[in-house]
Amino acid sequence: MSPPANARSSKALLKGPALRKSAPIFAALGDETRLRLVAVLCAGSALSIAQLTDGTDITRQAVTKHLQVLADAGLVRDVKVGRERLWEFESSRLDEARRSLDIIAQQWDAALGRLQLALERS
Amino acid sequence: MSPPANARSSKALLKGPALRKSAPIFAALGDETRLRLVAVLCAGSALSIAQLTDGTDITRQAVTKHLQVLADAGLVRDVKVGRERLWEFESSRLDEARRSLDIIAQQWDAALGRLQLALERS
DNA sequence: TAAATATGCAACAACATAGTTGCATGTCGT
DNA sequence: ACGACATGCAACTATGTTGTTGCATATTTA
Repeated sequence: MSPPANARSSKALLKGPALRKSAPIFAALGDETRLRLVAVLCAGSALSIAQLTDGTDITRQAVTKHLQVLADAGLVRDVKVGRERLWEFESSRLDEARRSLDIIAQQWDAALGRLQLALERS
Repeated sequence: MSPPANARSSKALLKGPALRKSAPIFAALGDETRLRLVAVLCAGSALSIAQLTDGTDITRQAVTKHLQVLADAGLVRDVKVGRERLWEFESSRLDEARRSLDIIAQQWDAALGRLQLALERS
Protein backbone atom coordinates (compact mmCIF):
# COMPACT_ATOMS: atom_id res chain seq x y z
CA MET A 1 0.00 0.00 0.00
CA SER A 2 1.03 3.61 -0.50
CA PRO A 3 -0.01 5.30 2.80
CA PRO A 4 2.84 3.97 5.05
CA ALA A 5 5.22 6.51 3.56
CA ASN A 6 3.28 9.38 5.08
CA ALA A 7 1.60 7.55 7.95
CA ARG A 8 4.26 8.61 10.40
CA SER A 9 4.14 12.27 9.54
CA SER A 10 0.36 12.35 9.91
CA LYS A 11 0.61 10.63 13.30
CA ALA A 12 3.22 13.15 14.37
CA LEU A 13 0.83 15.85 13.33
CA LEU A 14 -1.70 14.50 15.78
CA LYS A 15 0.63 13.77 18.66
CA GLY A 16 2.36 17.10 18.50
CA PRO A 17 0.81 19.59 20.90
CA ALA A 18 0.33 22.12 18.13
CA LEU A 19 -3.10 20.93 17.09
CA ARG A 20 -4.41 19.88 20.48
CA LYS A 21 -3.47 23.24 21.95
CA SER A 22 -5.43 24.99 19.23
CA ALA A 23 -8.80 23.50 20.11
CA PRO A 24 -9.53 25.97 22.96
CA ILE A 25 -8.61 28.85 20.67
CA PHE A 26 -11.05 27.71 18.01
CA ALA A 27 -13.70 27.17 20.67
CA ALA A 28 -13.22 30.76 21.81
CA LEU A 29 -13.54 32.01 18.23
CA GLY A 30 -16.54 29.81 17.56
CA ASP A 31 -19.10 32.35 18.70
CA GLU A 32 -20.39 35.21 16.62
CA THR A 33 -20.28 37.71 19.47
CA ARG A 34 -16.73 36.82 20.44
CA LEU A 35 -15.55 36.84 16.83
CA ARG A 36 -16.97 40.34 16.56
CA LEU A 37 -15.12 41.41 19.72
CA VAL A 38 -11.86 40.07 18.33
CA ALA A 39 -12.49 41.83 15.02
CA VAL A 40 -13.13 45.11 16.82
CA LEU A 41 -10.10 44.83 19.08
CA CYS A 42 -7.68 43.79 16.35
CA ALA A 43 -8.25 47.24 14.84
CA GLY A 44 -5.75 48.43 17.41
CA SER A 45 -7.26 50.52 20.16
CA ALA A 46 -7.89 49.17 23.64
CA LEU A 47 -11.56 49.54 24.54
CA SER A 48 -13.55 49.47 27.74
CA ILE A 49 -16.33 47.00 28.48
CA ALA A 50 -18.92 49.74 28.11
CA GLN A 51 -17.54 50.70 24.71
CA LEU A 52 -17.53 47.09 23.58
CA THR A 53 -21.11 46.69 24.74
CA ASP A 54 -22.35 49.71 22.79
CA GLY A 55 -24.06 48.71 19.59
CA THR A 56 -24.78 45.23 20.88
CA ASP A 57 -28.09 43.72 21.86
CA ILE A 58 -26.70 41.91 24.88
CA THR A 59 -25.91 43.14 28.37
CA ARG A 60 -22.63 44.41 29.69
CA GLN A 61 -22.31 41.32 31.87
CA ALA A 62 -22.69 39.04 28.88
CA VAL A 63 -19.92 40.95 27.11
CA THR A 64 -17.78 40.64 30.22
CA LYS A 65 -18.22 36.87 30.17
CA HIS A 66 -17.30 36.67 26.50
CA LEU A 67 -14.20 38.74 27.15
CA GLN A 68 -13.28 36.39 29.96
CA VAL A 69 -13.59 33.42 27.61
CA LEU A 70 -11.35 35.17 25.09
CA ALA A 71 -8.87 36.00 27.85
CA ASP A 72 -8.79 32.37 29.00
CA ALA A 73 -7.91 31.40 25.45
CA GLY A 74 -5.18 34.05 25.45
CA LEU A 75 -6.74 36.02 22.62
CA VAL A 76 -7.23 39.25 24.54
CA ARG A 77 -5.66 40.90 27.54
CA ASP A 78 -6.98 43.52 29.97
CA VAL A 79 -5.34 46.57 31.46
CA LYS A 80 -6.91 48.39 34.36
CA VAL A 81 -6.91 52.15 34.02
CA GLY A 82 -8.63 53.99 36.82
CA ARG A 83 -12.18 52.82 37.09
CA GLU A 84 -12.05 51.36 33.61
CA ARG A 85 -10.82 48.03 32.36
CA LEU A 86 -9.46 48.28 28.86
CA TRP A 87 -9.24 45.24 26.62
CA GLU A 88 -6.71 44.77 23.87
CA PHE A 89 -6.02 42.13 21.27
CA GLU A 90 -3.18 39.65 21.79
CA SER A 91 -1.92 38.15 18.55
CA SER A 92 0.26 35.22 19.56
CA ARG A 93 -2.48 32.65 20.13
CA LEU A 94 -4.27 33.61 16.97
CA ASP A 95 -1.04 33.01 15.10
CA GLU A 96 -0.91 29.53 16.59
CA ALA A 97 -4.41 28.86 15.34
CA ARG A 98 -3.43 30.10 11.90
CA ARG A 99 -0.48 27.77 11.82
CA SER A 100 -2.71 24.85 12.76
CA LEU A 101 -5.07 25.53 9.89
CA ASP A 102 -2.11 25.95 7.57
CA ILE A 103 -0.78 22.54 8.62
CA ILE A 104 -4.12 20.89 7.92
CA ALA A 105 -4.47 22.59 4.54
CA GLN A 106 -0.91 21.66 3.68
CA GLN A 107 -1.56 18.03 4.64
CA TRP A 108 -4.62 18.04 2.41
CA ASP A 109 -2.75 19.53 -0.53
CA ALA A 110 -0.10 16.85 -0.19
CA ALA A 111 -2.81 14.17 -0.23
CA LEU A 112 -4.30 15.68 -3.39
CA GLY A 113 -0.86 15.74 -4.93
CA ARG A 114 -0.35 12.05 -4.27
CA LEU A 115 -3.76 11.29 -5.73
CA GLN A 116 -2.94 13.28 -8.85
CA LEU A 117 0.34 11.43 -9.18
CA ALA A 118 -1.41 8.09 -8.85
CA LEU A 119 -3.92 9.04 -11.53
CA GLU A 120 -1.21 10.09 -13.94
CA ARG A 121 0.47 6.74 -13.54
CA SER A 122 -2.62 4.83 -14.63
CA MET B 1 -7.71 61.42 16.54
CA SER B 2 -6.12 58.97 14.13
CA PRO B 3 -8.64 56.07 14.02
CA PRO B 4 -11.25 57.68 11.70
CA ALA B 5 -9.07 56.96 8.69
CA ASN B 6 -9.47 53.22 9.16
CA ALA B 7 -12.77 53.17 11.05
CA ARG B 8 -14.77 52.43 7.92
CA SER B 9 -12.65 49.57 6.77
CA SER B 10 -12.86 47.90 10.18
CA LYS B 11 -16.65 48.31 10.17
CA ALA B 12 -16.79 46.78 6.72
CA LEU B 13 -14.77 43.90 8.09
CA LEU B 14 -17.48 43.25 10.64
CA LYS B 15 -20.47 43.72 8.41
CA GLY B 16 -19.13 41.54 5.67
CA PRO B 17 -20.44 38.00 5.95
CA ALA B 18 -16.93 36.57 5.80
CA LEU B 19 -16.29 36.71 9.51
CA ARG B 20 -19.77 35.93 10.72
CA LYS B 21 -19.95 32.88 8.53
CA SER B 22 -16.73 31.60 10.02
CA ALA B 23 -18.01 31.32 13.59
CA PRO B 24 -19.72 27.93 13.10
CA ILE B 25 -16.57 26.57 11.47
CA PHE B 26 -14.44 27.60 14.43
CA ALA B 27 -17.03 26.17 16.80
CA ALA B 28 -16.81 22.84 14.99
CA LEU B 29 -13.00 22.90 15.22
CA GLY B 30 -13.11 23.92 18.86
CA ASP B 31 -13.15 20.41 20.22
CA GLU B 32 -10.12 18.20 20.64
CA THR B 33 -11.86 15.09 19.34
CA ARG B 34 -13.19 16.83 16.25
CA LEU B 35 -9.88 18.51 15.55
CA ARG B 36 -8.30 15.07 15.67
CA LEU B 37 -10.90 13.72 13.24
CA VAL B 38 -10.18 16.54 10.82
CA ALA B 39 -6.45 15.97 11.14
CA VAL B 40 -6.89 12.28 10.40
CA LEU B 41 -9.19 12.83 7.43
CA CYS B 42 -7.11 15.57 5.85
CA ALA B 43 -4.43 12.93 5.33
CA GLY B 44 -6.45 11.93 2.32
CA SER B 45 -8.19 8.60 2.66
CA ALA B 46 -11.91 8.29 3.34
CA LEU B 47 -12.47 6.32 6.52
CA SER B 48 -15.40 4.49 8.05
CA ILE B 49 -16.90 5.33 11.41
CA ALA B 50 -15.46 2.15 12.90
CA GLN B 51 -12.00 3.06 11.63
CA LEU B 52 -12.29 6.56 13.03
CA THR B 53 -13.40 5.17 16.37
CA ASP B 54 -10.41 2.81 16.66
CA GLY B 55 -7.74 4.16 18.96
CA THR B 56 -10.20 6.42 20.71
CA ASP B 57 -11.57 6.14 24.20
CA ILE B 58 -15.07 7.15 23.24
CA THR B 59 -17.88 5.15 21.68
CA ARG B 60 -18.77 4.80 18.05
CA GLN B 61 -21.94 6.80 18.61
CA ALA B 62 -20.00 9.68 20.09
CA VAL B 63 -17.76 9.70 17.04
CA THR B 64 -20.85 9.64 14.83
CA LYS B 65 -22.17 12.74 16.57
CA HIS B 66 -18.88 14.57 16.19
CA LEU B 67 -18.81 13.70 12.50
CA GLN B 68 -22.32 15.07 12.17
CA VAL B 69 -21.22 18.34 13.76
CA LEU B 70 -18.30 18.56 11.34
CA ALA B 71 -20.63 17.78 8.44
CA ASP B 72 -23.04 20.52 9.52
CA ALA B 73 -20.12 22.93 9.43
CA GLY B 74 -19.23 21.66 5.96
CA LEU B 75 -15.83 20.39 7.02
CA VAL B 76 -16.41 16.75 6.12
CA ARG B 77 -18.65 14.83 3.77
CA ASP B 78 -19.88 11.24 3.81
CA VAL B 79 -20.17 8.70 1.04
CA LYS B 80 -22.15 5.52 1.52
CA VAL B 81 -20.42 2.43 0.23
CA GLY B 82 -22.26 -0.79 0.86
CA ARG B 83 -22.84 -1.24 4.55
CA GLU B 84 -20.19 1.33 5.34
CA ARG B 85 -20.30 5.09 5.51
CA LEU B 86 -17.01 6.63 4.56
CA TRP B 87 -16.07 10.13 5.66
CA GLU B 88 -13.77 12.43 3.78
CA PHE B 89 -12.34 15.87 4.35
CA GLU B 90 -13.82 18.87 2.52
CA SER B 91 -11.41 21.76 2.24
CA SER B 92 -13.49 24.75 1.13
CA ARG B 93 -14.88 25.75 4.51
CA LEU B 94 -11.54 25.37 6.17
CA ASP B 95 -10.11 27.73 3.60
CA GLU B 96 -12.79 30.26 4.53
CA ALA B 97 -11.76 30.00 8.16
CA ARG B 98 -8.13 30.48 7.17
CA ARG B 99 -8.99 33.63 5.26
CA SER B 100 -10.86 35.00 8.27
CA LEU B 101 -7.86 34.54 10.52
CA ASP B 102 -5.65 36.07 7.87
CA ILE B 103 -7.90 39.12 7.72
CA ILE B 104 -7.76 39.58 11.48
CA ALA B 105 -3.99 39.16 11.57
CA GLN B 106 -3.64 41.59 8.67
CA GLN B 107 -5.83 44.13 10.45
CA TRP B 108 -3.67 43.79 13.52
CA ASP B 109 -0.45 44.23 11.57
CA ALA B 110 -1.82 47.39 10.01
CA ALA B 111 -2.66 48.72 13.48
CA LEU B 112 0.87 47.98 14.66
CA GLY B 113 2.24 49.72 11.61
CA ARG B 114 0.24 52.87 12.37
CA LEU B 115 1.43 52.77 15.97
CA GLN B 116 5.03 52.45 14.84
CA LEU B 117 4.58 55.36 12.48
CA ALA B 118 3.12 57.51 15.25
CA LEU B 119 6.03 56.69 17.54
CA GLU B 120 8.57 57.62 14.90
CA ARG B 121 6.94 61.01 14.45
CA SER B 122 7.33 61.92 18.14
C1' DT C 1 -19.44 64.73 50.35
C1' DA C 2 -22.73 63.21 46.88
C1' DA C 3 -24.06 61.87 42.35
C1' DA C 4 -22.71 59.65 38.35
C1' DT C 5 -19.90 56.29 36.00
C1' DA C 6 -17.63 51.75 35.30
C1' DT C 7 -17.27 47.64 36.82
C1' DG C 8 -17.55 43.21 39.84
C1' DC C 9 -20.00 39.28 41.94
C1' DA C 10 -23.57 35.82 42.62
C1' DA C 11 -27.68 33.38 41.67
C1' DC C 12 -30.70 31.88 38.41
C1' DA C 13 -33.11 30.04 33.98
C1' DA C 14 -32.85 28.13 29.44
C1' DC C 15 -30.65 25.75 26.33
C1' DA C 16 -26.80 23.17 24.07
C1' DT C 17 -23.23 19.63 24.23
C1' DA C 18 -20.83 15.25 25.06
C1' DG C 19 -21.26 10.97 26.17
C1' DT C 20 -23.57 6.75 27.41
C1' DT C 21 -26.69 2.46 26.80
C1' DG C 22 -30.00 -0.49 24.45
C1' DC C 23 -32.04 -2.05 20.56
C1' DA C 24 -33.28 -1.93 15.58
C1' DT C 25 -31.92 -2.06 10.68
C1' DG C 26 -29.34 -3.05 6.72
C1' DT C 27 -25.48 -5.57 4.30
C1' DC C 28 -21.86 -8.96 3.45
C1' DG C 29 -19.98 -13.64 3.32
C1' DT C 30 -20.72 -18.57 3.86
C1' DA D 1 -30.96 -18.40 5.16
C1' DC D 2 -27.88 -17.12 8.90
C1' DG D 3 -24.32 -15.17 11.54
C1' DA D 4 -21.25 -11.40 11.63
C1' DC D 5 -20.36 -6.74 10.73
C1' DA D 6 -21.43 -1.64 10.23
C1' DT D 7 -24.35 1.55 11.23
C1' DG D 8 -28.83 4.13 12.70
C1' DC D 9 -32.13 5.79 16.11
C1' DA D 10 -33.92 7.15 20.58
C1' DA D 11 -33.78 7.99 25.41
C1' DC D 12 -31.29 9.48 29.16
C1' DT D 13 -27.67 11.73 32.29
C1' DA D 14 -24.34 15.05 33.30
C1' DT D 15 -22.26 19.13 32.44
C1' DG D 16 -21.20 23.48 30.08
C1' DT D 17 -22.72 27.72 27.79
C1' DT D 18 -25.30 31.92 27.21
C1' DG D 19 -27.72 35.33 28.96
C1' DT D 20 -30.38 37.51 32.50
C1' DT D 21 -31.33 40.28 37.00
C1' DG D 22 -30.14 42.42 41.38
C1' DC D 23 -26.99 44.36 44.22
C1' DA D 24 -22.24 45.66 45.84
C1' DT D 25 -17.86 48.18 45.10
C1' DA D 26 -14.59 51.43 43.36
C1' DT D 27 -13.50 55.78 40.97
C1' DT D 28 -14.40 60.35 38.94
C1' DT D 29 -16.39 64.72 38.98
C1' DA D 30 -19.23 68.50 40.50
